[in-house]
Amino acid sequence: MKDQSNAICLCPLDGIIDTIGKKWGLLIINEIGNHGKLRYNELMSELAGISPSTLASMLKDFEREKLIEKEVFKQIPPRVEYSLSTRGRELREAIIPLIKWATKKGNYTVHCSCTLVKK
Amino acid sequence: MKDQSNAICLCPLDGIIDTIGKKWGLLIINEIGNHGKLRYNELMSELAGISPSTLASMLKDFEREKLIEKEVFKQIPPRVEYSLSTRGRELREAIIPLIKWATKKGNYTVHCSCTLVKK
DNA sequence: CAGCATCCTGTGCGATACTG
DNA sequence: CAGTATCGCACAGGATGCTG
Repeated sequence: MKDQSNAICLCPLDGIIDTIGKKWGLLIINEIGNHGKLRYNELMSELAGISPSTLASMLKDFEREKLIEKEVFKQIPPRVEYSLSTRGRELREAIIPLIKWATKKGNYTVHCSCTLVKK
Repeated sequence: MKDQSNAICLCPLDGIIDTIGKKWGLLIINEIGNHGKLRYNELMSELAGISPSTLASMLKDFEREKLIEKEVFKQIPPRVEYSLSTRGRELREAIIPLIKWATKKGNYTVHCSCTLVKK
C-alpha cells in the first residue's frame, strides 16, 4: 500500500495550481464555459465583485496558458469575445469530479441558482 | 448550448479552493495519501522547501476540514502520525482527472520519480 | 520530535481614475 | 467598450529561534 504502485505524482500540476488555484480562476473558466462566448464587461457583471485589473490579469494568464481564446472585432466601440479553447473545455470537465466530491460534504442544500441533487 | 442544461455551478467548491488551491495544499494531501501515514518531520523532508509554520497551519486547516486525521502517541519524544480521512482519500481521487488533464499538455516527459505514461 | 511565536517579504486582489 | 495605471491592504508563506 505504501509502494509505488498506487502513488500519485502531482508534478504535472506544476504551474497550473498557480493559475486555477486563484480566487477567480475556475470561476472565470467556468463562466465562459457556461456561456460559450463572453465579452469583457459581461464577465465583469457575471463575476460580481471582481475588479477590472484582476479580470484583465487573469484573462491574460489564461490566454498565455492557452485555456481561452480571444477574438477581437476591429470596430468602435471595440468588441472582444472570450471563449474556451479545447484545452479549456477539457479542464472544465476535469474538475467535475472535484465538484461532485465537494457537493458530498454533508447534506448539501441549494444555495445558488443551480439545482443540486441532495445526497 | 447556452441554457441551463449543461451549465456547471461551482458553488460547492466555495471555501475548498481556499484550502486546496494553496501552494502546498494538494501536495500535502497527496504525500500523506502516497504513504498512508506520515509524521510531521517526515512531511517536512518529503515536501522539500516548506516551512514549519506553513506546514503546521496547513495541517490544522486540513484537520478542521476533516480531510486528515491526527493520531498522537503520548510519549517522550512525542510521536504524531497523520493520515487521510475517508473524505481526504476521496478528494485525492477526485483530482486524478485534473492530473490526467495536466499531463496531456504537450508530449509530457518524465521529470520526477514517478512513471508517467506518454500521450 | 512536533510544533508555536515572531518578523519580514511578495503578491493577490480590490478601488478608483484614466485612455484609445 | 475594453482595458491600463496607480495605490493600498491583507495575507500566504519563508526564515529563524524557542518550547514542552
